[in-house]
Formats: sequence, structure tokens, C-alpha cells
Amino acid sequence: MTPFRETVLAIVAQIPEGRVTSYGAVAAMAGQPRAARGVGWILNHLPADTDLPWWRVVNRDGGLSTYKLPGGMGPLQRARLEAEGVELDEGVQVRDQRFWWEPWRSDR
DNA sequence: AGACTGACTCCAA
DNA sequence: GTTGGAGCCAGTC
Repeated sequence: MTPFRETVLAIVAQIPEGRVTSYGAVAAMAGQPRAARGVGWILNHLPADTDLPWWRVVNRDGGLSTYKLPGGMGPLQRARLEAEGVELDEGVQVRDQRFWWEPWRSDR
């Protein structure tokens, strides 16, 4: 049994460049559709020097949840995404669903 | 040991 | 369509 945390990290690491997905989607892929909160906790506690593309994980509305955190991570996440070609609306939300990465789901 | 908290999401009323 | 409650993971009090 791979710990939930390890599974989540592995999934996030597989998100293609220039694409985003949601906490719930990651949790669902990890086998627990309701553990979005756990995913959020895990990402919030990532080491500062992690290679993990945590900026490709947003909430289910395409919004950057990092904007509610201290440390100016919000703008940082936006900059990371834009640098990969993801277009954002008002700097807080993914503009188009074509940037979405949810291989198991087609309606978003 | 029990309760509370947080980058969230789903379901029922 | 909006509101409220429940569920999940890991850490802290």
C-alpha cells in the first residue's frame, strides 16, 4: 500500500506541462474522490525546494487557491502557469478548459 | 485520546 | 440556484 501522500505526489508529478488539474481530480486518481482537502494539506506542506509542479493544481473552478495564503504564492503560481502557456482570467482563474488535464473525465 | 484546522469537493435539502 | 453538512489526509493543541 502506497501511502496516500506518495500517491498524490506521484500523480502531481505526472501533470503535463501547460496543463492543470484540480485537487479533487488528484484525490480521485489516488483512489479517494473526497480527499481533496488532504491533497491541499499535502501540497501546502511541500518542501520549498521540491521539484513537484504544485502550481499545476488548482481548485475545481480553475481558481488559484494559493491566493488565500501568505507568502505571495498566488502571483508566483500565476507566473509559473503563464510561463507554460496557460492563459488566466484576471490572474486568478484558468480562462479556458482546454488547459485542463483530466484523462479520466471528458466533461471538463 | 479527542477535537480542531486547512491550497477542497460532493451531496442533500 | 443557494446553503449547509459531511468526508477525506496529516498535523497540531
